[in-house]
Amino acid sequence: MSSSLHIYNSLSRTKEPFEPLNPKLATVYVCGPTVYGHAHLGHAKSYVSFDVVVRWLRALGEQQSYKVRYVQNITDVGHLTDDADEGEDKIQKQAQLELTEPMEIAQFYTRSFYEDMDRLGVQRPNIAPTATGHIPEQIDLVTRLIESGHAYASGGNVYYSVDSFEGYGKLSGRTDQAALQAGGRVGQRSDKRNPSDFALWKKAEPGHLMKWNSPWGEGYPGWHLECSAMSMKYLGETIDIHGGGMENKFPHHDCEIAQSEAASGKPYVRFWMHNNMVTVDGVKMGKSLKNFVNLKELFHTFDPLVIRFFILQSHYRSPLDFSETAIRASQSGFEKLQEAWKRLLEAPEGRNQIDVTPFEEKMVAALNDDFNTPVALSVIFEFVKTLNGALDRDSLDSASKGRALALLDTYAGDVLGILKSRAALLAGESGQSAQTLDEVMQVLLELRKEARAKKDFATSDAIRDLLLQRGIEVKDTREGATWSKKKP
RNA sequence: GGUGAAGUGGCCGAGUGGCUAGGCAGAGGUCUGCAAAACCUCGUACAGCGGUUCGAAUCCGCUCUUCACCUCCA
Repeated sequence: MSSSLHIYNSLSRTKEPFEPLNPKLATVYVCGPTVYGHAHLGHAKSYVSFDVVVRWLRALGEQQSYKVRYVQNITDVGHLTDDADEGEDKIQKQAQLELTEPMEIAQFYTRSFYEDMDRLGVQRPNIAPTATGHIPEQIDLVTRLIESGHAYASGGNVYYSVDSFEGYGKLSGRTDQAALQAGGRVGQRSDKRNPSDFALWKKAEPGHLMKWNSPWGEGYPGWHLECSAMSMKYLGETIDIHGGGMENKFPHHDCEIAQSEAASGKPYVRFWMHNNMVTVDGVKMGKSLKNFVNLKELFHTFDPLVIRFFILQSHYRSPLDFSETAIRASQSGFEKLQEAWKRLLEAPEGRNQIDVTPFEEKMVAALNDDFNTPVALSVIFEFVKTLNGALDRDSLDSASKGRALALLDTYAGDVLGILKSRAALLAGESGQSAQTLDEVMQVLLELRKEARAKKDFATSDAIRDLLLQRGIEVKDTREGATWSKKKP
């Protein structure tokens, strides 16, 4: 396994050693959501995966003295419901359904998105630019492309001329435009020179709500444009990592490459990362299929961190199949980890020693190997087994306990983000009420202890059973009784 | 039709030329007033057919099957 970070680059289709172009700053751009609906499990997989990427880069950056700047856009310009040329503006359509302004829709679902991501423990990007906030930058980019002969205006629209850019389609492998068109799905439009040309600027049809003035008349930007404009603005003309969903390889990312490289004359992205899709009971989850798993609904049944854990149990480049049984299994595993963490936090001083080094080495190797979170998790569980074994015998001496705490805190906590806080472990509530509840519970456990000392098991079992009915589980351990809230 | 990915034990899911993935579920055991937890032991899995090799689930070829993208989608 590699001792330094290697990332699978979708462009070269190999794992390559990673170091930032600028030794002081690693630049990461990830395609953000189009905000016209609540986030679903696919968003969760994507943003949790890239969250771990960024967290691990930050950890490495601390050692190697570079900063990470993470940009994730919010697409709040509608774009279109069917293809790049026809159909309705998605946000406008939703606005009409909800009898409101397009911008109100965008703002509402932006907030909803961050609420869900926060609950999943996804750290906010450093910069979250919106497409509507960067219209001048996008117009400027279009202008540059026209001036350099890569784009042409036609009837109020501006199109990118695919023929003007050698290697168009190199990311997705779709370089043969004639073959593509023979496939018959590329829309034909009279004002395009080549059917594969794509829109940089769209003329606003009558009744279109989101529109801006431009040198080509009233209109709105094409749907690939914002990522190029905003990533170049905030991260420079060549960025280290660009991430997104696999379904965006073509056409979105190929178009981004064509636009950006034609404008700057420099490589646009050094490492392309693409995460794989979520299926539900073996079937693709998609907007058109209406089978997507809404996160807010899922959170009613499962702890958001269980979802996160479930996602990280598979590799980001593998498809993830969601099913009730699969996530239940993850929930049990997740709880086992939290139990061990809680037990370690509360462990009294003992005599056993534990060496965390081999675990840490394996963990680093796994994360360095293209962010292999499933292997990292397996190392955590190996460690948990070792830890529990030591705790079963005679706890840990204080140095070992410190190292064990640091290991879990760093890798399961800071990097993977799947460790509950102490307060959350106790009650899943705010710190103050958790503390109060804990104090009350200590009284009950003391009474129960007295009953057990008198061999009054009827009373002790009654206390335990009655608490369990209220979702509180009591366990007797060699160090005394502990309690925790149980999911229904 | 074109471009890719993949088929692993009951389920999920890593790995990859010889050395334990891991989680869940299941069986037996230790501990315990009981329960729970934890720990120990138990599965001899890699779609099929050929080939390369001392040795292949891992490399090559063929076959079958599944999935994604080519249309908005993370």
